[in-house]
Amino acid sequence: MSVSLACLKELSIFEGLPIPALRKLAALFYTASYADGQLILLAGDTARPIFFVLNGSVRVYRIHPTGREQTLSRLQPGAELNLVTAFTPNAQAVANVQAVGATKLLLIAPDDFRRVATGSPEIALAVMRQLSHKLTHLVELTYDLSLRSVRGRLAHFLLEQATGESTAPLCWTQAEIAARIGSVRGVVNRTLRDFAAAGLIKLERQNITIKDLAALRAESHL
Amino acid sequence: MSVSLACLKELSIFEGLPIPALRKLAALFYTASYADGQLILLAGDTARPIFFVLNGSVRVYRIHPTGREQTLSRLQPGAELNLVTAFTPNAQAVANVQAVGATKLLLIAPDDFRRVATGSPEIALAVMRQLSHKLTHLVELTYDLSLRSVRGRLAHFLLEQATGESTAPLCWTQAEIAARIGSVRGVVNRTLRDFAAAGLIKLERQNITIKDLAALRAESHL
DNA sequence: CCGCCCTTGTAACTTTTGTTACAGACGACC
DNA sequence: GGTCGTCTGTAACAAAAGTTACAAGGGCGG
Repeated sequence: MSVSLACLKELSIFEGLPIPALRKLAALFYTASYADGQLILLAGDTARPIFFVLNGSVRVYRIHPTGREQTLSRLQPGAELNLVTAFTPNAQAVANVQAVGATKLLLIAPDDFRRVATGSPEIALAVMRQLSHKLTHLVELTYDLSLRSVRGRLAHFLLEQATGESTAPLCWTQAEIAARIGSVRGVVNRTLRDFAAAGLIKLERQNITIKDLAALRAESHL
Repeated sequence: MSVSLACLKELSIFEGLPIPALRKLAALFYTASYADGQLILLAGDTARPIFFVLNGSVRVYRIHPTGREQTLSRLQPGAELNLVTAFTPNAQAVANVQAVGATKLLLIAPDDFRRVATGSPEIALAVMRQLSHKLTHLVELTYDLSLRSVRGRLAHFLLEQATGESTAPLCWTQAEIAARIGSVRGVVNRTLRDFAAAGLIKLERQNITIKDLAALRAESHL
């Protein structure tokens, strides 16, 4: 049931750990593979493992009875998820998680992970860093949802994508964007065409280019 | 500059710690008092301390250029705030914090706190628990803001207050409720009167009583 | 007791957001 | 090359949320 050392080295959370420590860790992990779109975790689940993304990626989201969804984050290799269950007595998963593309994960039992995390100051610190990071990310999301208009959020989203980095220049469908910014497809489309009509962006199938950065930035504050 | 042992014992995060450990800790803390409404922390601040609420309470919120605010949480004695700055390199505070009533806080330098947290597995665990707890709270808030209507959020808020516990039965102004649920005073008032007209609640000055729990619960899902 | 300020009640109106429904476009697969 | 499914463009419409402005109500200090 154990896992190769090489896998663990992929995970930023364990980086800098001495080999013997890693070896002990490896015995606690196992792996699982998921197909595109497959459900990994359901909000409310109890006693599920902690996951680490090895390759592929996952989408973390909440869903409303009416079917509308809000994407909380998109996690890339190295990221962990369901961390909170390690630190909350009889914890429930807080969100749904779904594979995006073929995805391989490392799993570890919550109790084991808690022991690992408290057993080493380095790992403990890394965990606290991760949690803090997610916390600030969620506070930003809250700000977006509560204090920015849909228009503002969309502008902000476009800027993030552009400046962010080189990860696949916008391979989002409009429905995905909508779930990300907390709106619906129709509105995203309408607003995108607004932006295009005003010359802020150029709108092509599967590809958006920013034409007027300053104006977009202004929009993003509303 | 040190602080009495009694103070530290108030903080749940340190509970169960042996006296000598507490004594060492006490040397790192200092205190500060704030008047009602006084600003404690501003989003974007760097190199500010970690705070613990000794008595009184504080409001954590974000604010938009237009003046509209979103309350993220209300913290009672025992809670800590600005924890993320201890674990993020040159971190900025993620939100504003304001005293609600006369309030006394314990402060500690981020570096000191990081050492404390990594120096003891018990404290590390407590910190991870706190961070996890805030995380789940924020995920819930996100769900509210993104997937529930204002009406639904208000209903949900009323239920939380009622079932929650005995903390001062609803001493919120409508403006405060609005900031909490991510709306504005006018809408909160309108919706409250809707609920009252439909017999779901009884609406008195500074006091709301729930008349029809089931119906409110139904509303809270929309 | 008066006046002031904070809170609440109320209504008309505007803007934003969401809904529905359908047509065209593109790509993948047989 | 035809067919299907997914993604996008489009418009009319409906509902939700926000805005403005003003009139009461109540509490508190002078």
